[in-house]
Amino acid sequence: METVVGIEDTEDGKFEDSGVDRSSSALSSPKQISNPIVYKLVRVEGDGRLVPATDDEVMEVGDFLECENSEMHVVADTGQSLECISIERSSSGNLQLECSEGTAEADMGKLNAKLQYIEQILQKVKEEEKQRISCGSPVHSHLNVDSQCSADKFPAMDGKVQSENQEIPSIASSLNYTHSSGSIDQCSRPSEGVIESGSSASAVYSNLKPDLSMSDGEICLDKLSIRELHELFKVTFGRETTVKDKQWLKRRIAMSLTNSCDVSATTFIIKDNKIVRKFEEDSSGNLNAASLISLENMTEEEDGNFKDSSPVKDCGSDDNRVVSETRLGNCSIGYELEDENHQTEQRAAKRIRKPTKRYIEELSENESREHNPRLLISNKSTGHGHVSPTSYVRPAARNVFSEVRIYVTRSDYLGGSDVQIPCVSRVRRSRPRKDNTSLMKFHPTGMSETATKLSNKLLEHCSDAGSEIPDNVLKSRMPAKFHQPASSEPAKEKQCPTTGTAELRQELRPKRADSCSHTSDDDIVTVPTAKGGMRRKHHRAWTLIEVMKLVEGVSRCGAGRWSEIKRLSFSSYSYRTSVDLKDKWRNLLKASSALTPSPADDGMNSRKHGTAPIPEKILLRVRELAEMNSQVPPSYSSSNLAAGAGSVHGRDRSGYL
DNA sequence: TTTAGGG
DNA sequence: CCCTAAA
Repeated sequence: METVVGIEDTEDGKFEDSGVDRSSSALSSPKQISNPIVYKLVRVEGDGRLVPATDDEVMEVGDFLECENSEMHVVADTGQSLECISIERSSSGNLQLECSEGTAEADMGKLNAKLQYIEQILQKVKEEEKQRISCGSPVHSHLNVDSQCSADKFPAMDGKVQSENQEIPSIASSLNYTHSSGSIDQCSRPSEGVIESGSSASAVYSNLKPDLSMSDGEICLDKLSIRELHELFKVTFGRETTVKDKQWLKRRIAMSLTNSCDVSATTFIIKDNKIVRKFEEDSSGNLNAASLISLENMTEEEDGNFKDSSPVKDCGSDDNRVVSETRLGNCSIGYELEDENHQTEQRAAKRIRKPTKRYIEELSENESREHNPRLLISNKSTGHGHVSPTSYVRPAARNVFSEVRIYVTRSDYLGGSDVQIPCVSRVRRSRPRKDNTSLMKFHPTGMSETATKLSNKLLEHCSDAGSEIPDNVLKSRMPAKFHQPASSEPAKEKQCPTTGTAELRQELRPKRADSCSHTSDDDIVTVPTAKGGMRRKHHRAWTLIEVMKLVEGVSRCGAGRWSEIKRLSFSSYSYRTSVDLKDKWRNLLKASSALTPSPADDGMNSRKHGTAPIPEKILLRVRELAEMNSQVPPSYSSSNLAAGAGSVHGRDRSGYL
């Protein structure tokens, strides 16, 4: 029962959050975890209040939801969220996310309906849980449940995620986020809750989605040959076994997996250690998880992926999988693992991983720009753990990026330890970019939570911003620049909310496919200053997108109105100050004037320098704008500019749009 | 605080 | 990019 309570809280908290989010419509609501509502159907009022639902309402909701599901399917999120929810109540958080993000503007009605629905499910689950708990469920059932959960969720999720990523970046990101959070939640959840929920979930779930295959997990184990089981055993326990009893092996492995999962949930580390033994410590929790998973499933694909790209992973599916696996463990936990030893050992072993700059960068990068279709590129996963004091942190917000997945974080209540370990796998697309070292520091404090909550969009944008932030902070100059863009909520990175999304999406950063090779640090250079301090100079190459935006901004606002342009077109880029815009423009002018003569050369100029080539079109446009500006006196430029811009605009557009 | 310019 | 003067 105790556990139950805990669960409730969590869920409730989430719920509440969701309610709040909706009402406020703010993606980035800080954490408002607060009073738990009890498991009961509740209605969410427009203002976000929760009101006890009547039976009638419930019924209605049910119908409503079903309908919605069908609709949502396409969207994908719903399905997932629902699943999650059904499986675990914790998933409510997911729902919330979806609602706010995916359905962004969905009617309150829908949202409410969803919530209600969720609540319903929760209630059921809860009841079941209680029953189950009282009765005590066989181990074996645990397994089943686990497997179910993972199996059910993931496959679907993966597919969805991927497809979405490709097609709808923003949504995809949100989905990922959602998924991750969901999975995480599950993982972290207390075993009992999970178990129960699992069973209940299956029931509910079945209604929602027909396809539940039972006990995947079990099947998996069953399918394995003794030899495989041995292998698994070895991996799991770090020692060989000669036992030939398949049943025993399965059981044993199942249990261990559970443990590891738990551990993972609580602390990735443990798991890592186990696995790590082999790998030494991989930087990626994912990997570990992956390895486990792969072993478990013995799926070739997965294995291949993991191994191949240890650092780099393809997003979605793998991640999901991993998560699922992890989750499994958690689910099954109820068992006390045979060994406390393990735990202890694990604990001892647990260490905190520091996020890599790269990791951070990736996060940031993914977020905004990268909705690109290229899912695969590479993704890295890294885990770091921090202890988060109170809350379970939602998934690390940062991690979520379209392609990236977060595994992570969340504290477990199980042991009473609340260590959260975020593991993230991220796909890195393009630029390596700057240092985010400092980021980590931020994370724990404010970011993580806020970030989590932030909508995908936010995340995306933020990530950039976030990456930037650290630098700024370090520099100490950050204040001004940094704040500009965004609004600000508690967390620093909220800039993105408004404008960013659309714009960001547009950008795909065609340019820099550069690699990670020198990545992170290169950007920053310390320069001695007269003042006595060393100043960090950091260089952020302009992407084509940015340039285009700049040009567009100039055409729209006129050259010289940098702050305006900054606001309009670069709100999502925390770096890029108005001064930067100005400087860039100056450079563009120079380039354009130089370029003039031979079209043949086109935009090669910059290339020489190694910078991204600027398409001639853009330069031409720049020139036009420049001309216009010169022709039109600044004095009444505003009106004129507009006109001029328009004309130019047309031309330009034809050119590169 | 924002622009414009120089470095 | 950074820094600073000027507005």
